Amino acid sequence: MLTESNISRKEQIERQATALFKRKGFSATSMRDLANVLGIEAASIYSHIRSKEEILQKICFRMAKEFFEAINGVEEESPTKQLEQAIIAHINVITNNTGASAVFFYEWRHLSEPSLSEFLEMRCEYEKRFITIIEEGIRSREFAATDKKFAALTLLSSLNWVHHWYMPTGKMSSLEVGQRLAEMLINGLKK
Amino acid sequence: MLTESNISRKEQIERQATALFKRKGFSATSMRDLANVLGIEAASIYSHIRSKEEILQKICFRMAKEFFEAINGVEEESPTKQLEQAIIAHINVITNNTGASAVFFYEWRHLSEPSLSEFLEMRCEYEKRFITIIEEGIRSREFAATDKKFAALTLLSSLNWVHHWYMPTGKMSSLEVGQRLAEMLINGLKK
DNA sequence: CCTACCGATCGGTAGG
DNA sequence: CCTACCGATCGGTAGG
Repeated sequence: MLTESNISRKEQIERQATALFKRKGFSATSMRDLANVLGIEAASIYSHIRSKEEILQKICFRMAKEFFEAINGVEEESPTKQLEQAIIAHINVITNNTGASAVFFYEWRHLSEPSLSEFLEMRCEYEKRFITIIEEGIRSREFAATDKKFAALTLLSSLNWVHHWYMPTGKMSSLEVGQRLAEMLINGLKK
Repeated sequence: MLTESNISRKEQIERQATALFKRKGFSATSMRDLANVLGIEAASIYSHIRSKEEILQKICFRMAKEFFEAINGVEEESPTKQLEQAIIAHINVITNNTGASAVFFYEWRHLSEPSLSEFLEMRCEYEKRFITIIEEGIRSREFAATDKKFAALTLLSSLNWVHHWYMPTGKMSSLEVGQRLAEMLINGLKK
């Protein structure tokens, strides 16, 4: 049974850091802030982690992995169905990790090299998955001819806003959010 | 003739600060960074401004004003035409202020009270303009029945990504970007 | 616009 | 996990 009391201190540090990084930003979060939330002294944190940036790295790379695993689960079907699945999968990662995905989207820039380059390469690779689906949809004439990169990044941009408001206790399930977004982006607002 | 040499030092400070806030974030930008870019000492900046946060306030509230002026220019027409105009107007503000709009979108949270509340109220008011247009479109049956707030915020989220890549020297004009986004969001990806 | 400087806070280490 | 502490840097002021 996984309860609050038996998760490791290291995991507690990462969870609380995630919440603080989302709320205040990486730079504006001090190790004293983090220690305060954990109820220990700032210096004690360093028994469990090497540096502040190490926490950021862990969060960013774990999320990258989650996004890849999600999109790798998309089955070979028509581009429209694939895109719908990819959107739902992407939203599922966000809704299951609203804090960590916020950090993933906005705080990655505080990574230093070589992590920064590695991160950006992964993100680019992930974006390509969406670009490819749209490309195939244009080729099969399911999607209107358009700039595939422009379309893919616009689409992702609208998906990535979900972490701002989604609450697991809210009235919409993760799947419903994904389905609505897929509907809106594929069919447009017009009737 | 407006050249680099005759704009006021105060304006130079705000412009360079905008660029730094966009690139590094407000918290990670120090007054020494800013002074370094300006070629003066950090202490000298305070002859022209009161505090670091004052610069942030100026940027955020100036942009809010620009967005409102833009959307106030939207003429009374069909909801579809209104939305198209509103999108183009919104994109025009972003493309004319890629730095300041990035600060407006991401750095506002470092404002302190009462500026913070005032800012959020303005932003909420602005979002309502889009919600209202969509509401009218649903009522007139031009748009599919959907959650109007969900639709409006998803739409804005995709528009607000443009500042990341737009360059005035690029191949697409601001108007073209706005038109493409309006087309994609109103008609969807599907053919 | 500069020099000189302030108290506060930063990320992090030593040693137990 | 704590106490004690490090050098560096922070936003900002005084006085010229």
